[in-house]
Amino acid sequence: MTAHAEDTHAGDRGERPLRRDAERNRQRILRAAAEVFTRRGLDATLDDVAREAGVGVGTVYRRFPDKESLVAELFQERIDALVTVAEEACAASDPWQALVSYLEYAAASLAGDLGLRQLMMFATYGRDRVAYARERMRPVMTRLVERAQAAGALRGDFRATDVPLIAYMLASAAEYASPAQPGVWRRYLALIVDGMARAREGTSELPVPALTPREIEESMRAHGQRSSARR
Amino acid sequence: MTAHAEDTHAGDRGERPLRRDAERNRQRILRAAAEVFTRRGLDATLDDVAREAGVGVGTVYRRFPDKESLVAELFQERIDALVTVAEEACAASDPWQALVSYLEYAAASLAGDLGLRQLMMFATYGRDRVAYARERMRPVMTRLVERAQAAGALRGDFRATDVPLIAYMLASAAEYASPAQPGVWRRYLALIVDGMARAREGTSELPVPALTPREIEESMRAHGQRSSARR
DNA sequence: CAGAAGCGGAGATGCAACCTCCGCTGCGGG
DNA sequence: CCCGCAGCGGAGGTTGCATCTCCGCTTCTG
Repeated sequence: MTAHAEDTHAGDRGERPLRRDAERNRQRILRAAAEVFTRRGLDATLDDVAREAGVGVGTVYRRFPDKESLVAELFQERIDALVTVAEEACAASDPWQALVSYLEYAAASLAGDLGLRQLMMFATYGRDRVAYARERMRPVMTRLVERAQAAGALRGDFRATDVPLIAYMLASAAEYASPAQPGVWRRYLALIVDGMARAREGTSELPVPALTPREIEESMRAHGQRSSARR
Repeated sequence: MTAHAEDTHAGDRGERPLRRDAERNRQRILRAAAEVFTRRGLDATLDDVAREAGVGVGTVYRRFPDKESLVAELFQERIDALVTVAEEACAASDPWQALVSYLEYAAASLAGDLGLRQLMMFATYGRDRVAYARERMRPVMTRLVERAQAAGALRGDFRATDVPLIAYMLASAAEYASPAQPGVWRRYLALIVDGMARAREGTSELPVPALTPREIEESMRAHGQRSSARR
């Protein structure tokens, strides 16, 4: 979202600019791909993207040599955001709040974007870019955790690598519940945050109601459909 | 593992018993299927099962009309266990311990058995049996939770439906980390349990070390391989 | 030892994803 | 304004995988 409006993708190495209709289609494809990969994950087909964009598959393949390039171009920005937000959190005044906020940000990112989640957690596409992002993230995360511990708020046995795993768990819950109640992950974030404190008197209020049994069944059914299951 | 040794599957409606070699193969197939579906999930092929069992695919299909029957026969026992253990927990003396123990049991079951997890959480196979199990589970779970709350140990906003979701989250973490450290889920269980308490002074000790950055990368890579990713 | 039960595994069938190809469309520089 | 060429659509080639069938051969057992 922080992209410059005039990102016509010309000028990168003196290629001729695209014809106007072609450029318009290119933008449509990017928008459609964002939508589709975000919602349905990286397993979505380029045929799906083309349909969503209202163009033919051929058009997609003329513009992007393969799925990987499209994915890389799409997610670069969001991956960078995960790093820069962490860096900003490091500079915040309240170390405990900073850590909690970042955890919430990371979980929200992965929970709301199945594609990003697969990209960051499974090395299927764009290995190098993701590895680089992780590398930059590591010291920042460590500092974030250690500051919260030094402030006496965070339990001493918490580690920097717990952050991505917790975000992943929450995103899993989010994906599971998404057909019925996409926000429940916040409930479990609150629970975990209460577990991360060094000590506490009462409990924070869980911000979302639990799923009803009916909603669980709804989620089950929805996932059952999508998954493989012949006859 | 609690099965009777003499489960030759004859007598169910007066069918003739199988020839001795056939019965032996049938057992081999069941053993192999348990192994394969537990480790690799329900997406494993019946060809995989046949190979593991050391028989031809044809043999598998002669004995079990389709994948679903085989899966149903295999997992019935384990599904029932999830219910009966919950019932037993309801009778335990310490309500808080009972709830925590059950959570641990459920998480361990799902974490160690990808097939069971898919069966219980996604309605791909054996819908009816699973629905029935859930139905029986519901009141038991509610009672388990309410007892722990009445004892003053469990926070008041915890709900019965949180149990399966927490188990699912932990199982997700377990699956993710399985290539490097299959036991980390216990770390997050401890964290969550600390979050479930109505209040606490210190922290329980996290029972497993966090993943190292190296181990996270290892997990990433391993999952990337398995997943779809042409060229 | 004969006839029935059982076996193996090649391959029919069906499906889905990736990507190519080519005849048509419509943009835009002269 | 008009025509050459960039661009378009989407049917279909190719590949790969999973389910299940079929039939000539083997192995039990009465």
